[in-house]
Amino acid sequence: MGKPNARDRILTAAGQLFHHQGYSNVGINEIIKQADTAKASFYQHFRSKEALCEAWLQDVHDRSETSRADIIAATETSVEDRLITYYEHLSAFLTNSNFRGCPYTNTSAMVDTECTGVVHQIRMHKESLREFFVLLVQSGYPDGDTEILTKIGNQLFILYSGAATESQNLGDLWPVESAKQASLQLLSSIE
Amino acid sequence: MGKPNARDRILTAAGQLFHHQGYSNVGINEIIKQADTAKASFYQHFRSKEALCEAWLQDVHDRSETSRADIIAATETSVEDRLITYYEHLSAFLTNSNFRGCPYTNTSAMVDTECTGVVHQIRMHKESLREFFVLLVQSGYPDGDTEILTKIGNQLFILYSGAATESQNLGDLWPVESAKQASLQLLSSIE
DNA sequence: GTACTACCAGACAGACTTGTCTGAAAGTGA
DNA sequence: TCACTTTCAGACAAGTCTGTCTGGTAGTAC
Repeated sequence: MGKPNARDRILTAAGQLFHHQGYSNVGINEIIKQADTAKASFYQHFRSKEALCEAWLQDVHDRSETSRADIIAATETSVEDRLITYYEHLSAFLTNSNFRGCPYTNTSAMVDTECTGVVHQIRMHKESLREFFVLLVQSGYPDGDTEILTKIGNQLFILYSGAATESQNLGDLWPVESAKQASLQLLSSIE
Repeated sequence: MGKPNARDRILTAAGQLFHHQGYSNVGINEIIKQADTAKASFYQHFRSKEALCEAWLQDVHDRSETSRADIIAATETSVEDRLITYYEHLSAFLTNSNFRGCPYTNTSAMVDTECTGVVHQIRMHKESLREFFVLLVQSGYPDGDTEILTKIGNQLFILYSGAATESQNLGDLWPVESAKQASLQLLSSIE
């Protein structure tokens, strides 16, 4: 139960600050103060602020990946119910973070294309999220036409993204509910 | 064909820079350099950088508002065709701006809730965009149930937002096409 | 002991930030 | 010509930023 090592403390602090204030609005000094560590320790573990950003996004990705894998694996539950569960996760996440939205999308708005590492991290995550929705749909319709199921999966991905984005913009949960309903409607059109 | 006045030059320059680099990543000095004006002139027209941001968003809103009013008014064209037209606008806008996405959503990611003026501007715009989709749907189904038409309009709004967001994240237009198809599918479910 | 690693405190450089201020030039209307 | 407004150039204050560097402490392995 002791203090985690400096690297983990930095990653945790940076995660909170980046998410709540945005990458560009957080400085190294603020991060090391929150992490209760020294600047020299920071640069011992991370080449630069940008490298920290990459590590943070990687960390978030790894966590969310396992949570999605669980949902894909729960084939004893219907696609619809698993989708609803996933939207409940989103709801809780947004409420919990004061409607700060998707860390990847927010970061994408702040870095330019020269930050290739960060941009790559964002695209990897988004592609993986898209694939999750496709797999989810496929798992519910094993005999369905792959092309159609992929199309619907892509659409669910966009609805999910729009829900997170507009919940953040409006500071309200209704877009989440709305996107969930639309997703169910699109799913019901498969047969 | 002479030089526009300083205020307009500043607004134009700031618009480009804010959109392409993001509000937090653009400084006053860069703006006045691009606008070919002096710092004193800047502060004669704008109280602060934040006030400039508000003025910029207001400006973008006014322009897009009239373009949407035209689409609502074109009742001789079907809802589906007008929706497709609007998605073509989005496509062109994203291509044109190197996939920099929605200025409002991007700005929302960079300012915190204390910037009440900016946050208000963002919410006003988003609410007006939501209303556009509702009015569009209603214009095509004058005898439809208002509650259902509003629900569908809200869903189209979220799809549109998700398309812009993920196009930016992935640097690709496929989400726009995908959202358009999903919108048409949801519309077709009305009767 | 000795070597090694992890960590810490914080000064410092050099460049950047927003916003204020001084003082002057250019254009306009009467 | 006189008065007025707009614009200009840029110094300046007071603070921020990232990243480097020096010098030191604590704990561990052998």
